[in-house]
Amino acid sequence: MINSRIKQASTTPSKLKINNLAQFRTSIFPSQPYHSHHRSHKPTSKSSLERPHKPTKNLLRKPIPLLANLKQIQDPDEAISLFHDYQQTGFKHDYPTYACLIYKLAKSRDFEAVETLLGYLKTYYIRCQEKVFVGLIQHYGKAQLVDKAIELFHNMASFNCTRSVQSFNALLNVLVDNGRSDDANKMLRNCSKMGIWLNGVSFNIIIKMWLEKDDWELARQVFDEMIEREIEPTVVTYNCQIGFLCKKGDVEGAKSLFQDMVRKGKKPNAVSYALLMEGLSSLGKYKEAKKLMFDMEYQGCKLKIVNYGVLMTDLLKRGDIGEANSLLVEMKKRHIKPDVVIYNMLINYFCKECKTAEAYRILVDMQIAGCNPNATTYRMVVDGFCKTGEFEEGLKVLNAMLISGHFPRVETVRCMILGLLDKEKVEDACFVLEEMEKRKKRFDFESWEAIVKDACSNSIFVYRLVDELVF
DNA sequence: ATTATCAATT
Repeated sequence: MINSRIKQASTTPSKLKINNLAQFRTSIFPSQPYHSHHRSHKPTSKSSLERPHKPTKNLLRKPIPLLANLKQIQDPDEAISLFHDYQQTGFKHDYPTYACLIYKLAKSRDFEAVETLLGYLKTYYIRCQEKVFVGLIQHYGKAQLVDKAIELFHNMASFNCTRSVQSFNALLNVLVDNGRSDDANKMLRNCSKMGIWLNGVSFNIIIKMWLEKDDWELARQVFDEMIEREIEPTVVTYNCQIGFLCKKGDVEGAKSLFQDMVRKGKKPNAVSYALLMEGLSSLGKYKEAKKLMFDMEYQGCKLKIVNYGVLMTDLLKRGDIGEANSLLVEMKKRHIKPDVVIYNMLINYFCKECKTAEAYRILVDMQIAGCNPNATTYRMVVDGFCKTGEFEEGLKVLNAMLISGHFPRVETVRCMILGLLDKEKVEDACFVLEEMEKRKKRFDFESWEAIVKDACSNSIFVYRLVDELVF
């Protein structure tokens, strides 16, 4: 009985690209078991399953469909297997195909596969645009693989690609964002040796570096040097400094810098206003912040959701849910659609307050409004349910999360399994375990220890565990 | 044809 249920779950395709709301609804409503809907979607969905897995002669003559296909595929493993299928028939991939696949793999942080592809580029003498390297350096940086980023930057020449200030800036930014300012400074000292001329963006990154080190004086010196070298400061240059002063509580200083910018003929953007608004609300001046938002429109600056986001953050931080609701109403009146971030703020608030029903309602509402939840959204709701001990409800959301291609954190899964076992929902616990195994999301030793310890009181689960461990 | 600034999380 248990096995058949698990079998059914494990044979369902893990990554179907189907309408989010539809899948969410079928998976969430208790009238239907959470994994019974896959099959019914199979024939209708325009999913990756309909793609030919074996190359046909027809496809070989037309290289465009491969790229189009590749762009549609979400699962990087699938994308790489399609790539190989073509290659095996003697098809020679070109630069756009490589670029597309490299971006896809880097985004899913499969850097091993990225390196394999880079190797192909070298062996087949395919010239690559600098853009690809810039993208890769950034992805390495986000994954905190700073040394990988440095290595790639130094190896660019071996790919027959000349380095420009673009890739230089990309690496410089990675170094600064990862607290490697010594390396950043070393790079700056060597820039002329590399034939790199610093541009405005380079200076913006350097200013950010000093501000992150809390050194206002040095940041100002760089700003002065910028003007000396006749490199025009941009809105971003000013925004960096405005943001710094606001975070220090010096909104007056920020305001005068803002005026300075206007005097120099630089038009403030929505971010400039958002920063000032944030500064004001952190000083408890919500009304002034809101007034500034209207001033901004009067000055002809286009309002962005960030500006509402700043106000919403402040209201929810103070727990003023009534005012938060009227802000939502106001947005609706003005036909400004809340985005994922706004919904996430609300969900975060309700989860922190242990009001899971409300959080869940937002999760449903946002999808009805046509806004797709992201990994953060799902994580917060699932964690919220775990916190309140509503593991069955959490499981339904977890399932919806997995179907839409997002992953929970290991701690969440661990908490979920323990909670389900505690409620003697062995089948459900097995289901979660199985799903994680399928996605190669393995537990660390500590989590296993906790689960095994708990499972010892549960003989059926022990069998499954042994099965999993031997595997 | 875009690298830098931006409200939610980790």
